[in-house]
Amino acid sequence: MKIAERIGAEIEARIASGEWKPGHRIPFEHELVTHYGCARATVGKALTALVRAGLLERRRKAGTFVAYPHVHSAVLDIPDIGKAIAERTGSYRFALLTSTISSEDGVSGNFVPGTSLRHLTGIHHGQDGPFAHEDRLISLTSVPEAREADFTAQSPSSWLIESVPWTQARHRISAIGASNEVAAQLDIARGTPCLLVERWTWRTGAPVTYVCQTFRGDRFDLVATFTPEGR
Amino acid sequence: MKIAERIGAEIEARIASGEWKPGHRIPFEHELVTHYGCARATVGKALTALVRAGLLERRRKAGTFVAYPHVHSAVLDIPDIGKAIAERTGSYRFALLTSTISSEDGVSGNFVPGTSLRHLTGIHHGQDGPFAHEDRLISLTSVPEAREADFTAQSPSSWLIESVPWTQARHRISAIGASNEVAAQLDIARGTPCLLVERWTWRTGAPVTYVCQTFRGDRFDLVATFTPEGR
DNA sequence: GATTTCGTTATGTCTAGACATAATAACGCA
DNA sequence: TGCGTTATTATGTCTAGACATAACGAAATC
Repeated sequence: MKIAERIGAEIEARIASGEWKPGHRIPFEHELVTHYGCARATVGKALTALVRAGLLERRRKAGTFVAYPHVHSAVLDIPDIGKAIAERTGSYRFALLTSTISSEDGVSGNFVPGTSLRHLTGIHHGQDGPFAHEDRLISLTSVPEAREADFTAQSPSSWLIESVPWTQARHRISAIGASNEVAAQLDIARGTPCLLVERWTWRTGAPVTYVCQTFRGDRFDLVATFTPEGR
Repeated sequence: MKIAERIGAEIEARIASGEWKPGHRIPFEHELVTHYGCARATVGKALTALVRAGLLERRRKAGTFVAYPHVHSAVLDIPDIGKAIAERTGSYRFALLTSTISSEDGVSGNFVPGTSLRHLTGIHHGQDGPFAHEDRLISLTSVPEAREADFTAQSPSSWLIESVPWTQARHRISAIGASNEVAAQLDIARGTPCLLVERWTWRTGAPVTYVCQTFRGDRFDLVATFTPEGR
């Protein structure tokens, strides 16, 4: 992109500077076409990008308007923990605690009752010792290869990232006090504030995995950055 | 969109079903043009959307390939708290605790030292009592209107959302134990696990506001949903 | 006066083809 | 054989114009 990018950037600048306030009608497409001496499709491309980024709103017959600031929406990167830690501190290790094959008991409700599951627990170790506990369920219906996979060699997280494409995910982030079991593993006192990240992952509607990660509150936080221009 | 959407959906389905695995070269654009009997620009539009969504990767001369699953990235909605709570429980109130005009002391480092700031603290009340504490700084250099604004009538969050366009934001999410001051205001014991959301907001590079919200861990969590097809 | 109809207008989507660009493969020369 | 040049190929971006669609307003009708 070049012309389209320039048009978008100039419109964005006017909005950011406050010259065009929310609700303001920006020039019609045909006016921009005359101004920039390009084809309407090019103007349209620039405008479409800004609409997707939430900066503009288009109404037929009426024109294109500066959108009212919308509710916060940020892109949250939930990285491959191991990779992120390894890159930053140079030291990372995943220690598998337990590995069993069970079936959905219908109580937790993360999967269809009766589904055969690989159940894994383990600890993420950084430079300064353990910093996160992980409790994971993998659906053997959706991912039969997980039955035989060796998770002592590779952490479940990175194995899944490499092996299984997923189409939908949902996260819940909350704060809890460390349970007895987790506290013992993370070498902290029971009740110490921890960040709890739960993640459900689906592939074409079928549940793939559910993971519940407990991070030491004093050693981990998530950073979300809002980047304009639709990523 | 209609034809482009259909093309995109069909490609996406093949990837999701596993028929086209990561690394697979999908048909060339001109082949898709023949297949669908449309213009190349239409095929290109569909592919561009899937590239942005992270499902495809295009390489010149080589073709278009199914992308390897990438690191987790989710869209996190950080809503207008008041609005969200009011919609769900029907009861919401913001109580202003303190309101002062100060200047950046250069210690916290959120703004340029010497910047004149409106400093606000307050409590978000839901149906079951207080659930969040808020500590906010607003740059009077960037937002001079904030000097006179009445935050007893409208919470700072919603006032800012309505009044000030922003172009960049950064969030940090972590878990902490409630401090003495916050614990007293939220009616919980000191050290109770809380979710801490910090947000820095800029407009064209200039800092607009910094806010630090402490949520009762047992009454609040954040949900992030990954939606394919780039929003 | 209220309602329906119809024309105008601005956006939404698409076509068909042009030229640019980057990466690879094939070629020719030392 | 090794290396630089050229040709090919698929994507990247753009043009110019066509037709569809939605929304508004004015005119015609009940």
